[in-house]
Amino acid sequence: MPEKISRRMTLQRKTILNILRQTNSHPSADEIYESVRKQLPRISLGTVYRNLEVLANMGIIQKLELGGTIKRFDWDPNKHYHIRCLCCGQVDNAPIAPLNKLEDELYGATVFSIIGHRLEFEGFCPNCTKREAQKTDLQDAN
Amino acid sequence: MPEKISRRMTLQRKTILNILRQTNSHPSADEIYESVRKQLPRISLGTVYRNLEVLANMGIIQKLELGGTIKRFDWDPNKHYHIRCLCCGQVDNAPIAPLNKLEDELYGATVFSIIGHRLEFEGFCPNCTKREAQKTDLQDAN
DNA sequence: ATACTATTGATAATCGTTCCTGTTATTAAT
DNA sequence: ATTAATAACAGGAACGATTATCAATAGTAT
Repeated sequence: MPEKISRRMTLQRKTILNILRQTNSHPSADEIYESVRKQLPRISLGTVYRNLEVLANMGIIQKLELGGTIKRFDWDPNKHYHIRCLCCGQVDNAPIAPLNKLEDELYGATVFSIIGHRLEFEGFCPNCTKREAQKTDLQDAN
Repeated sequence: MPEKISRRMTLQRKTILNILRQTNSHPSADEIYESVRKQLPRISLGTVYRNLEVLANMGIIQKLELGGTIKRFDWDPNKHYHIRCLCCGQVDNAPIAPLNKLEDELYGATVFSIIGHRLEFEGFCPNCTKREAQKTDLQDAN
């Protein structure tokens, strides 16, 4: 039986949620902390981490575990994929529908019981693409 | 111009590679360290990290950045997917061919230049599946 | 009012990994 | 052979992201 845990919508929790919902940039906990601090200067980093965790467990937001070392957060709790810039780490949504049939290919072929999958595209954001191109130009010039 | 960096196949490097090639369990740097230590008791953890990085850059092995916090290593440098146990973290190969056409769906639909993708399946290994089932049994009994 | 529980801010601790430093081993040049 | 230059080493400190601890506070329910 899924035990009911009461969750209070505290000012901190509300503020974090609002800030996250105002951005499409898939921020890290630290970036969110910096934003929230402008409204609640006394909030602590631990509170931000704790509440992002709580909100994610409530299914209101989504915690992203993409490549790289840091975790990012998404106001949109619905399943969708992302693109990550290999150069600067920026994350964007990937305009592609969820592949719901992927797991079927594995049934019977593995001893694992498959729950789902994580798919992430890697590439370069416009800025870094430009910068890479310039680097190549310089090299060509030599 | 891709500058040539000379790489010596030191005893440490060779031993790490051999150990990795003897396992199919996609070990972490720390697990490799513990194994290598049995043959080279004085090797340092930093050396293991350094050489795994070097071997990966040489294209001899593969560094895996899966979900979860730690990096794992694969003796097989060829592109393939993995399944990770959400319970114990164990990693296995996913018996499914690489999806080479996936990126095509994104051309024109995103401002990113796409390089590739990472796909990982999530589920439970046989052991953890069993354990989960027992837990459920206990709950049902109440 | 009182007791109880959830949450907070502050800070310490943890984890995986990378970086530094002085030393040693290997290769290249004299 | 000696010497110089480079690569790699062991050991340990430092790092960044995250989690845990804990006393104090605030909200809820008797």
